[in-house]
Amino acid sequence: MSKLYNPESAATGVEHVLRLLEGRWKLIILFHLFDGKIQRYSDFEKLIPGISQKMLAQQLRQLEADGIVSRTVYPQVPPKVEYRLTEWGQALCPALDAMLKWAEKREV
Amino acid sequence: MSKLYNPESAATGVEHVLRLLEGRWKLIILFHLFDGKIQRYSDFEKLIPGISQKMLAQQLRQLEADGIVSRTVYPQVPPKVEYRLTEWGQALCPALDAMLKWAEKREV
DNA sequence: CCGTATCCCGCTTGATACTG
DNA sequence: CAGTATCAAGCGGGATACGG
Repeated sequence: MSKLYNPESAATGVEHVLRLLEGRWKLIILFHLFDGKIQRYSDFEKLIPGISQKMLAQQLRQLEADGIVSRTVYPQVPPKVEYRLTEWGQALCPALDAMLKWAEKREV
Repeated sequence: MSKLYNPESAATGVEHVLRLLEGRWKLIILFHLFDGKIQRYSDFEKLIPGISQKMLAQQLRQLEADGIVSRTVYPQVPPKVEYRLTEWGQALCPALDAMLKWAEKREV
């Protein structure tokens, strides 16, 4: 028995998950973690000009709470915190890559 | 000479394009146009419970203005309007598909 | 270095009513 | 059928200052 593709239920099911990516900066943040890259808080501040500390912290917290990004704290002075994609977050890379390719087509 | 992948410039370049997809309902709408599907205004109202007429019209107008969705009006009574993806919009399908697959992994 | 705590504004969203 | 008009509200987001 083949599994039929039901766009309606798929869209309503995917709806909840898509909301995890909503937010002014989340996809931008994820692009900087693309491909297994690891970033520190201060790295993001340099990589994403225009983002406020509040928004950076908030979006990172939400991504962490949603299981997309993991946060590693090194108990030392000065503090050091690293962010990377979780396993599930890594699974987003094909989508990120596809969006990147799509974006490039705009220029043409 | 190989073309080096520069994540920083890529992210800042892609940033503008990503904003075209922002909005509470846009991705949901696009999922219902996935794969060349054609929908009428009233179809969306049925397919997306909870969306208001205002938001539906607004998001469709923005997607149209951004060249992602095309709108075809049939001059007849009662009116008939069809929405479909533009050529560039179709190029989003791999990304939509990748997001769909990503969303499904959540269940597991 | 890595954040929190406030304050505040405005845009996005929503509800409702109306129209060609 | 396929929208617009209008009004109101809430929260996302920005600026600034402060803390472990």
